[in-house]
Amino acid sequence: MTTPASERSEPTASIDDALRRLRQSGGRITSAKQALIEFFFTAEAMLTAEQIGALHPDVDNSTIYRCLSQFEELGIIEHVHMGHGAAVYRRGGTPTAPITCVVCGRTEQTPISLLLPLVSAIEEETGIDVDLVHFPLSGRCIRCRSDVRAI
Amino acid sequence: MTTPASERSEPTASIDDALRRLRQSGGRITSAKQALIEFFFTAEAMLTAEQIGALHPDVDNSTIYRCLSQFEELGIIEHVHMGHGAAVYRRGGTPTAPITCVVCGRTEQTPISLLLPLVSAIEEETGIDVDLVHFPLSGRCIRCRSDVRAI
DNA sequence: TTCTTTGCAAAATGTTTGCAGATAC
DNA sequence: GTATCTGCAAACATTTTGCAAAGAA
Repeated sequence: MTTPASERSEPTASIDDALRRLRQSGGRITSAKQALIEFFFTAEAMLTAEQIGALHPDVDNSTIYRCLSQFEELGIIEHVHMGHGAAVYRRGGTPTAPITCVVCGRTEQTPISLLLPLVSAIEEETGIDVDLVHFPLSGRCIRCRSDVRAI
Repeated sequence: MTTPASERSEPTASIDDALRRLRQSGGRITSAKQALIEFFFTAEAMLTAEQIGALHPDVDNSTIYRCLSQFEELGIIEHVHMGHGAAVYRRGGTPTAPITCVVCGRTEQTPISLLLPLVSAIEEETGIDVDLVHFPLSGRCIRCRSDVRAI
C-alpha cells in the first residue's frame, strides 16, 4: 500500500489524469469518485476518512473508504499515519514528508530531498530504506519542549 | 505518555525497583501487577496488550490495559507503535530504537546512540526533536526491496 | 477503614465486509 | 447486459470506561 520514496508511483498531474488512470484500471467513474478526486486536487490539508466523509454527506463512509483504497492502489492518493488516531489522506507522490509534534499536533511538511541524506544514512546502517511518508517522524517541537506537561 | 530520547525517564533496574516505584506513587502491589512486571523483566520480544493478556489468562484485558498505562506513567514500560495494528510494549528506557520492515515485519533494534546524529540533523532542520521509539522508523529491508509484491 | 484495583459488560474509535439493489459502460 | 459500485447494517480490532464488588495497606 505504500512504497519507499525512491520508488513512489508517478503523481497524477490533474483531475483528468486521475480519472483516466481510474478508467484504465477497469474502474467506473461515479459521482462519488469524481467528487473525491476533485477534493484531493483542491484540499489544502490532509484529512481523515471521516472528515472527508463529512464533506460529502451524500456518500456513505464505507464508500469513502472503498474509494480511498482504490485510489491508493492506483497511486492517486496515499495515506499517512500521524501519531495516534485515524490516518490522513493526500494526493500521491507529494514530495514532502510530514513531521509532527505529538504535543501540539503541528505538522511541518519537510521536503523529502532534505531528508534523503538521513534516509541514506539509515539505510547504510540498518539496511532498511525508511519511508518517512507512510509512517512519518514525530516528536516535540521547540515550543512544546519547554512545556512541562505530559503528553 | 512518551518523551524524547533526550529526556527519557530512568529505566527501572530491577523488579524490586519497579515495584518500589509503583508503591511510592501510591499504587498497590497486586498479583496481576507483580506478574506483569515480572513478565517485562524476562520478555525477549515486544508484545501487544492482547498477547500479554493471553499469557495471563486470569487477568482481564481491561486490567492489562490499566496496569500497562499505570506502568507507563511511572516510566517502568513504554509502548511502541509498530506499523499498522496494536501497539507493543517493552521496558522503559531501553537504549534502542526499533526499525521495522513493513513487508516482512522484521524489526532491527538499533542503538539510539547510532541514530542521535540523525535526530540532531532533523532537529536542526525542522525544530522537532523526533522520538524514534514511540513512533519508530519503518520501511523496506534489503531482502523485501527486491520483491515486487505490494505491501 | 479507606483508597486502589479488579472483572465484567458496554462504549468508543477507526476500518472492513457481506449483501442486495443501483449504476456505469 | 455485465461487471462495478453503492448504501446499509453488521462485524471487526484496539482501547477506554462505568460500576459494583474485591483486595491492599
